[in-house]
Amino acid sequence: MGLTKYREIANDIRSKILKGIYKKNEQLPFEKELCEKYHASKMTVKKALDLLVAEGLIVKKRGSGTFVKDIQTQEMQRMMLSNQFRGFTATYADRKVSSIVLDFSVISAPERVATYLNIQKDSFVYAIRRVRCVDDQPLVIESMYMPIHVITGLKKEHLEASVYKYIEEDLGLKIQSAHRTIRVRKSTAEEQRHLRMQEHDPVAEVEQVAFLDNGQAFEYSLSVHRYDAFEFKTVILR
Amino acid sequence: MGLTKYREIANDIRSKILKGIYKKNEQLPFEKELCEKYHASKMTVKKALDLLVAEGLIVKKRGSGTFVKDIQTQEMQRMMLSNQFRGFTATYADRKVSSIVLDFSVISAPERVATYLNIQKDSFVYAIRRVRCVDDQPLVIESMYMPIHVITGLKKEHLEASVYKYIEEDLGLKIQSAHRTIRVRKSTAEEQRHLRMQEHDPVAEVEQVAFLDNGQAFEYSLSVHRYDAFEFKTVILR
DNA sequence: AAGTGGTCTAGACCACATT
DNA sequence: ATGTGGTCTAGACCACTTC
Repeated sequence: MGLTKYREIANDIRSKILKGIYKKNEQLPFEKELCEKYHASKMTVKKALDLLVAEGLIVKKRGSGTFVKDIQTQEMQRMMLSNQFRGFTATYADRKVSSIVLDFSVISAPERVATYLNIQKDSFVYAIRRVRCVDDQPLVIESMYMPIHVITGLKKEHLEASVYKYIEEDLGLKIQSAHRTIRVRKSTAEEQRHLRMQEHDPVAEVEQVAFLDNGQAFEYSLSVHRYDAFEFKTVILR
Repeated sequence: MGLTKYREIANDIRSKILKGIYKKNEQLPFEKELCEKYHASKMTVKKALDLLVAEGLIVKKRGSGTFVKDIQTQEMQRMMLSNQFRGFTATYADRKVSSIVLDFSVISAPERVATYLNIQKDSFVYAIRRVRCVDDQPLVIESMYMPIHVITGLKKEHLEASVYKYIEEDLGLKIQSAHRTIRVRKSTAEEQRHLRMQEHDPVAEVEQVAFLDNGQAFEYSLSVHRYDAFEFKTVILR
């Protein structure tokens, strides 16, 4: 496999935790033992364990050892997901995901979009507006802008499936990170219609700027979530 | 100073970015040059730069170099804050922070609290309920539970200031991480009263379990935020 | 005192982009 | 072809807990 050694080690230990081979509150083998087991140096093993710390799965106690955190397995699974960059389709991989495309056009970048994407104000961008559904329930209205000179050749069929899949698999680009801001507000009448909500239902608004591994911002999006289907989990360090 | 070398290097480079000595979109010195400048090895410099990547300040391009991300300075400052663990008092360090203590008692841990804190169901915990204000505006209602055998000697005076300050400075404990879940919902009449909100105003609800560096969960809390004063920013990798 | 994880080094080799 | 950042090693020393 093409994975790095420390990722392979992390994956192996993670699956052992999730399978219950390493049980909650139980001590993991010492770093030294893991070094021998995986034929790796201390730095490499430490890097693997640090990934799991960032995911919230384990805790390290200097002078004492490394322990599996005592939270329910289900919690763990969700925790890991939210620290990683995942599109809507990947997040609901085990459910039926569909999209209603409200708008798909090419426009001059509005000021806010141009600013965040770091492109000229009159550059062209794809403007995409979709209602995203899980098991035919509308959960999110997503407005997305991508520069046409970065994400080339986008077609309507990609919108009905997964845009990220097209970017990574067809275009061969690598997504590196995203800056995300979460806000809360009241819903508009139009949102209530699209998401089948009541008049005074609130929404969660997620603003996102996503970057490729070459530093280029390739997406500015604003997603409006039904409040009762929205939950964001994260691990904060230090 | 007691900081590690890689943190010192990260701090130095971060301040140079924030001061504009390294400008946006500009290339940083190569890792090799930074090694010489700071008399450090490659791994140490890399670790420092990786901190800044996680903060969303810079981007590394393999085979090419390291560059300052092109976002406004103000954005940068906020970004850094939300990836770190900060209490309410520290978050609004430049404003007038006050608290109205609604409840301060010792109770048997309710089931949900005991579960998340990983203690016996009938253990005693402090139950704290505070309205937290900035510049005399009520922004958050915080319900907080802490095991009395972990956070010892808590007094009402600490609640009116900063509990985290007491934990870290007076008790000498080290906070390691927190698991945070953000949800959105409608407000109750009581919340509307405390936070001076209108009838149909929504709220952001933040559930948090915080851990010491020895892995002990020391806090379970549920914070209800005025929707118009709530914003959560984060950087998601990969 | 012994043993843990944390940091740091100097150097090796690899993957990737272009000066 | 050269030079970038990414990974990995083997070993050193330090900080902390108690195996």
